[in-house]
Amino acid sequence: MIVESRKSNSKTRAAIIEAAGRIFAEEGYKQATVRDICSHAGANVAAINYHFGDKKELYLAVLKHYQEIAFQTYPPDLGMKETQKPEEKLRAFIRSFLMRIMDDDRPAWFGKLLAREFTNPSWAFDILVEENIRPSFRLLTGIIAAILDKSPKDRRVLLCAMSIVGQCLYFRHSHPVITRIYPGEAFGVKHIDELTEHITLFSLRGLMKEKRKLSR
Amino acid sequence: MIVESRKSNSKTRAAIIEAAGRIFAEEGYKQATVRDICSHAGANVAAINYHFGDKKELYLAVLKHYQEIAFQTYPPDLGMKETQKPEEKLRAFIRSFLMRIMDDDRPAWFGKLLAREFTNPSWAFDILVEENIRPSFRLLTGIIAAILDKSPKDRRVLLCAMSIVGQCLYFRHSHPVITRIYPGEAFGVKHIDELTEHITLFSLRGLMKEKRKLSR
Amino acid sequence: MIVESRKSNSKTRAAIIEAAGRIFAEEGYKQATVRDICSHAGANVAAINYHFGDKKELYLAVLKHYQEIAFQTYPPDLGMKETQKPEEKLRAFIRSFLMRIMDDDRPAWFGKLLAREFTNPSWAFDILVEENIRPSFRLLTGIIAAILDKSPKDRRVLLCAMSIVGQCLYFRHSHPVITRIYPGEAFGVKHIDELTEHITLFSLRGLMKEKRKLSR
Amino acid sequence: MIVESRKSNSKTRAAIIEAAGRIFAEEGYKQATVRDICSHAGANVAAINYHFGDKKELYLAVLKHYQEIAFQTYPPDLGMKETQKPEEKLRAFIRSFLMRIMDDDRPAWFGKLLAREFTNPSWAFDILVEENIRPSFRLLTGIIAAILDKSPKDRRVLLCAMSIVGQCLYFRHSHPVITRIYPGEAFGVKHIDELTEHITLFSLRGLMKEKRKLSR
DNA sequence: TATGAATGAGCCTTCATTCAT
DNA sequence: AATGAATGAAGGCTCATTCAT
Repeated sequence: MIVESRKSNSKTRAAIIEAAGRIFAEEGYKQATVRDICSHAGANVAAINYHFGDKKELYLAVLKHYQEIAFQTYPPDLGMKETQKPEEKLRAFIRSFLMRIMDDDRPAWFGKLLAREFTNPSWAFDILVEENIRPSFRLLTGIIAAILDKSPKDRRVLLCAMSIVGQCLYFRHSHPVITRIYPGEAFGVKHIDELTEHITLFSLRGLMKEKRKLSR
Repeated sequence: MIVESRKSNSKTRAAIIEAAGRIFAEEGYKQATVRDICSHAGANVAAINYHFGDKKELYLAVLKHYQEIAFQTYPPDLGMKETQKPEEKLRAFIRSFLMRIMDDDRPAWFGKLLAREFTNPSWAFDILVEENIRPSFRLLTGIIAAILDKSPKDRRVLLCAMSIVGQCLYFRHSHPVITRIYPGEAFGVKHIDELTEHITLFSLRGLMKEKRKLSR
Repeated sequence: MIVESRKSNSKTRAAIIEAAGRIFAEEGYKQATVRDICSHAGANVAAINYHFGDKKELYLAVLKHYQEIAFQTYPPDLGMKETQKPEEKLRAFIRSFLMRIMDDDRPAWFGKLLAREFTNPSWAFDILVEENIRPSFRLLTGIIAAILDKSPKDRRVLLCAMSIVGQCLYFRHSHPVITRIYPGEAFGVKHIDELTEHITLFSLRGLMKEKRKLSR
Repeated sequence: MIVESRKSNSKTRAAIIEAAGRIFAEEGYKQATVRDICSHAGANVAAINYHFGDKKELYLAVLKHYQEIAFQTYPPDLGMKETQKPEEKLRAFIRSFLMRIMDDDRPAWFGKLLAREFTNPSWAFDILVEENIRPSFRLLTGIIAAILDKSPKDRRVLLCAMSIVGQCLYFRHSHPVITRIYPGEAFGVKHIDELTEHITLFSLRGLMKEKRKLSR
């Protein structure tokens, strides 16, 4: 039963990828059911077997599909130029990262999915690490190392990188908390500019030379 | 069937709460199975129905149980004194928060559980918000407001509070990522001192007065 | 989920073993469906999971159950005495073997099942070989070796043993053929005496010393 | 949909017949899947529907196809001459029968299939009986009747015929048993001479006149 | 003549729950 | 206070078949 990456131009196949993306992102791999996916896609359950082999392969296909789209739309180095100062590069990185993980109206459920895997990894996490997270992380630590004037392998560089990623991810996940504590307010795509500025400034200050005396 | 909050001092009941805490924390509400919980607790499946009514009620019982314990062990204002400067209060808050969410062993699975609900809320999230998150958040925004010399309702205060919480949570969740990108390294309970220092300094700098010119 | 050889005295469990025996014997392992088995046993599908774990374990349980019964009822050396001449032992062996594989009214579907595995082995065949077939075969080759005055490992002993087993099995399997070619006639339990005599005589003659000139 | 016995000279059709023969023989009718057959034949699943109507018709087609081939290659009376003594005819019959059921390679999967249907008949068994088994059986009983000097309808003739067929079939099916009890040894096509001699001698002795006193 | 796509029925298994004791 | 037994619903997967091209 050879299924492989049968990229047939079938409407059903496309509908399944679309529905699967949304549902996997919302429910997680295990929680999502193929029945649900198919019914949302207006397809028969067996269609998944036909087009993808099984649920696992479907998830992989979804991952690959949206990974491509997301990276084409928002490459990690979006808006960066070699000649820029590292501070500007950091701002560009943060904006691009936020866009990648917050964009969820378009066919880019990938953000949700990525964010979910970050804190709740499934068996597919390794793939994401290799093809998505690691390169992104390397880019970030490079920028930070330049700002701090240290080696990218320095422990403080790692800590700061995580502080930055943590902020971005949390604004993505914050929705349930915010809506409960500050009803009405919430952070979404339309706040990306504001969030970029906030995280960038907050972090640039956080990245100041250690010796510098704190004054306020 | 009279079930209610029958706080009978039954060994089985206690064993179930114990096992349920661990397993809910590790697997999440839906993923965890009552069979698994009972077998780890050395109890019969029907015991859950007998003692708690159903899975939902069990989860609630677990939440309540560990919430109490966790707050007694690590109150949000652990180590804070009224007379302290806000900077010191922030350090205390961060340390206490980290301890609450990173403490793995102990009867304090609550941290894992809390962290999980933060980024992946279940139907029980509202309860946690009311009884746990909201007070904690209020404490934090108070401290930040003092540092920034602004109203606790100011938008920048909210943004900064989230930046801080986001960092803490991410160090808690980072395990899967770190072990893949920097094999061998990882952040756990024994790094709480280091992480507290890092997050506190990073954030205090981030909280500097806006006008202040960035220099490095 | 510890199931093991939970020999609980449940009516449902017994009914399932009973039904499973009959249906496995008739349809074979794969062909038989747990739904069918359960419905014949008046039980819910999930009962199989509860009592046996899964279909595989159920089959194993059935095998073990009937193996015991069949061997207690018709031990391979049924009616044999040490003092008997090998010819008489052979007759006893053949009768016992026929009884074991032809008896199918009683709760001894094991015959059908055994015969099926003989010509159409499933994954469980190895178990049957070890616990059932090998000892039986050894007994037979011993008797033949005595008659032929050869080593039990002699090739002719093996060939003759298979000639005898083949005859017995075929009378067991012949039903579909016989009823079609000689409608009305067929071989069943009530012909065991006749078949024993026929096979015994036919084989004893077949076992005559090689040199002996054939005359008719 | 006009399907019938459309003996179109299509490569696909031939490939399917070829693959189907092999797979039906190995797995049995129900166990074999049309998908497997088609993939081995390098054809689309729908091809079976197109060329044969459905799985059932395909099986029938396979049966007919190989029945012809097998009978042309190994007719039941292969090597028999009218003038031969019945003993010689028996030897010829046995050899031909063994060849028919043991020939593995070649486009002669029919043997396996036939042997399988013998002990595990499917709905198609009646067809085989009429066109294959009955004539063969009649030939055999004729020979035996001549040897025993009885009517072909005599009960002893029937019993002896079955004893002979049973031996042949069992050597065909013995593989799983033999390889487990005498690892390394097994009976295959290359042992046909040996088996023919053994079965013929064993049976000729078995067929000796009843009155004859057994001596060894 | 051939095939990619799609489907409904059915299979084994898992799960939370309930019942009787 | 506890448990062995039982159950209905649902989940992932496979299969023969059919449809449209």
